[in-house]
Amino acid sequence: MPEFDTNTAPEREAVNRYNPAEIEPKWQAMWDADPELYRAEGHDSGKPKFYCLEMLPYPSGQLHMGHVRNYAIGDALARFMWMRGYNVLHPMGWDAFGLPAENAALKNNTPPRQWTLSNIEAMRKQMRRMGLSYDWAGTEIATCLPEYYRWNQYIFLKMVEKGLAYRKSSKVNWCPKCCTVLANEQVINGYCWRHEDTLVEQRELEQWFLRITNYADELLDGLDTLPGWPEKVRTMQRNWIGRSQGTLVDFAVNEAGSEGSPQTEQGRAGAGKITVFTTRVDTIFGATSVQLAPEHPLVKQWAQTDSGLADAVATMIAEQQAAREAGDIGGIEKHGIATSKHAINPFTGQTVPIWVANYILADYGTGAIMSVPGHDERDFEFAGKYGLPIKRVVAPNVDTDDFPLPYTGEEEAVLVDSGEWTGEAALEAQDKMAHFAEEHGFGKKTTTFRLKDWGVSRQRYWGTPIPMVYCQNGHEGVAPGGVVALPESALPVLLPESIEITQEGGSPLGRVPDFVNTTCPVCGGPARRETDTMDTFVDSSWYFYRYTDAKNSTAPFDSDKANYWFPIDQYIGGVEHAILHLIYSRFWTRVMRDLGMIKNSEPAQRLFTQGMVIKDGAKMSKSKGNVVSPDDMIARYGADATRMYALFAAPPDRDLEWQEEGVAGVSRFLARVYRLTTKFAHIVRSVEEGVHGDEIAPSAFAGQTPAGQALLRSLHQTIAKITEDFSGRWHFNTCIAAIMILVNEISTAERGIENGDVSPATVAEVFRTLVLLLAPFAPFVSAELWEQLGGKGVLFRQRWPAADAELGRESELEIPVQINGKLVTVIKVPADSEEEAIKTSALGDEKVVARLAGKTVVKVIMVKGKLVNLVVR
RNA sequence: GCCCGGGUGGUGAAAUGGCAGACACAGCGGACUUAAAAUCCGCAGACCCGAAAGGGUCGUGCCGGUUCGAGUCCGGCCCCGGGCACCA
Repeated sequence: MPEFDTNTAPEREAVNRYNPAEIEPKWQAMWDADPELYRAEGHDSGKPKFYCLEMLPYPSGQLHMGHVRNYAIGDALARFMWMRGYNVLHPMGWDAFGLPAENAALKNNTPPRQWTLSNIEAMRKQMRRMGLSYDWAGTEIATCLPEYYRWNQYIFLKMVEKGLAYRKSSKVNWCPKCCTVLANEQVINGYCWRHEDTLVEQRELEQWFLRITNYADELLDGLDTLPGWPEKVRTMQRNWIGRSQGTLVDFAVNEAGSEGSPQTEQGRAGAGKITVFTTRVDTIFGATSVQLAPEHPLVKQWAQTDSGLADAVATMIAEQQAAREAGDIGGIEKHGIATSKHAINPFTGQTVPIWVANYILADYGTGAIMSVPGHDERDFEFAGKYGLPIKRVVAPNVDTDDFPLPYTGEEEAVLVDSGEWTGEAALEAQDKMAHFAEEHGFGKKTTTFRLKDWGVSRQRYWGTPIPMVYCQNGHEGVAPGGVVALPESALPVLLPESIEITQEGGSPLGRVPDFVNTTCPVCGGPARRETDTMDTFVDSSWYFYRYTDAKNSTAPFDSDKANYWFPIDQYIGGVEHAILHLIYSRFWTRVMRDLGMIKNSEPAQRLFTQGMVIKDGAKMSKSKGNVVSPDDMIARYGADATRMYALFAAPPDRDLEWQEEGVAGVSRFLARVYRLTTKFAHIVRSVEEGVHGDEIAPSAFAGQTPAGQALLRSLHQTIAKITEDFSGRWHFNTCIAAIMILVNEISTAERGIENGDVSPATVAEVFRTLVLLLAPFAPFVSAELWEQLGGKGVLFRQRWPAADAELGRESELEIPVQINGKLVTVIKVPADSEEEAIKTSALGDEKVVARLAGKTVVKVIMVKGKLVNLVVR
């Protein structure tokens, strides 16, 4: 095709070559110079609002491909919503406190603040290089700056006031590598979430806790109001909260009593009681022992006078510790220690033995259970091992004795051998028996949760100081050394800058006398500051509210602004935060609601969790040596191609295998777009644009040449496809495929356009629209082409093109013809054909005729515009 | 063990119950070039028949079902990834 030669002539080539290394810095400089470009408007903008949020990164100093993917998704959406006429808030900030800064300080002797701020600098530069549409000037925050963390302290004080923050001594998770306490959520299978090879130890320490359990019910029920969240995340949170309704029942401890002999009142008055938690109080007539966790307080008490028991329990705990170290706590065999004590079942009056068992969890329920081997698999296994009696009390019906053990009961199950409840339906009996226990003072209904209060104290330096002091001499109402909250006027409690980071244990702040020594705000006497800092998850629990009013110096944010923007319309991030960050945020939002700061209960209406970026089948990691650097990709192919590949290679919720050849392919595609668009830009420029800011006026279909008609048809099909995918299922890969198909069509029509076979108006419509469609995915080259086409105004403020169904309609349809569901041929019919005509045409097709020889057509299935199926005998 | 995902060409993937493999990557053939790169055009699920044009059979993890018609819906399995894991 010699006509194409013009493109390879040297002078043409120079004009038409796609060079992202030139285009991208040019546009970046223009965008960086305009802080208003992506500035969200106020609540009086008259447009519907759209809050598009991506999870804020930790400033490690380097963007990784997971970030690139996350931000490419968010940016495409934000740009699309802008073009759809929304008032978009698209903020960015830094989750800037945390241990890596201290580690870096140890290693390089750089102060954590300096290290963090220079990392932020570097990453902000990378993000700007990617062309992300953040409102930097209006929203950027860094959680390590006092302008931000003072509001952590402020809200913490409000929580102290409300009794939502409190101090208690308890067993806590301690990571010997981090030298700090971890929240339950930060312990993974007994290991530290940051150190996969480091076992978490248990230590008894005084700590600050946030009463997240106050909101346990609400956090659970609220999940039902979030249909825009992935089911997976909701399930994970449900399991984490772990609500279960059951009954507490007191078993009196009978020191002297012997097994099996009915005793009642005197027994109950004996040596204390054991409260057990059960969800199946209806099976209590089948309880044949009581089991205690090895850490149960009564066990400790008894062990003081029973060295045999003490030794056995110590061995049991050591074994569990060892199993945990081997990462095999689940595989440990059930075993128990018989004590000499007995307990009295308050329903039957019977005495049952008390055991200590390794499968009883100390920190769930009451750390004690009634063991019902007839109706619980674990108890069954245990009873089998030690020859404890197995008694069944729930059956499919009263007369049967033919069912497997343990029999866990069905809805229609009835009680047998259960005293006055015999014959009752099991489910109803649960309720009645709980009431009975309550009336008689030995039990009550209760709800327990797996969720524990959130321990927020960290024995680290690089975090928010907890704004509390300990008054050394004490004063009225406060004992010497007692805790005193600072007044709001004392905020912020600044983190001291000059500090030597060492590897010693304990809180680093404790080694800074200027920080520690202070005065009591109430009595003026000497006081010591709290030297622990807050968990960094506090910072990220409410940062998205701060974005709505990031510069406010008198309050965390203005309530009106927050109420206008919230809830977040779309939150996008990795599924690894499904429990930690996303449950803390939901808790914190409710706390702020109850403090009157905001109205809504849920921070995010819709949540999207993107898949991982993998390479050679595995998650990218330094240790595997399969990391692909975004900088490299951008340097080689440009930001547009890198971003667009991240969206093109897989749907966003699936894992994405990074293949550099694919990035090169996208880059080639952009080069084709660039070549074609610039080649015909002079035609486009010669056609007056539609009214600025309005949709491009579609060219009329009539009077077009076939080439023009084909282009218009393809164009409007593409608009429809992309608009639909953006609003619905977010399959950006098929959006981009649709643009590629359109560009292939334009390529096919290239000669026709050159020869004037396509009207200038149509050429203009096609190229202007192509650039608009490309804008959310490849903003740099789109902006460049928009300019070269003579487009007026900022590309990202143009109206998103509207699909014209009429123009997109095919004139001729290809209808597959099947016989008994098997494809025989494809016929072409005019798009406006009547069903009867299509049928006639199908039956007349020569292949069909050949196949029908000697057969009878029983039925003809016609699917409008789709297919014909002949049912034949 | 339980709860989510997923299993389709050499690869990433596409397909409201209606032509399986769009769009790409890698590959192969061709044009251009002294040559290479780049670019452009074309081929491409497997197997069988045919010199070719073309034709046929099979094919979406396995087995069964519903349906005129199943990658898609239903039942029962298998495998891979992720989460939870003695929660009484």
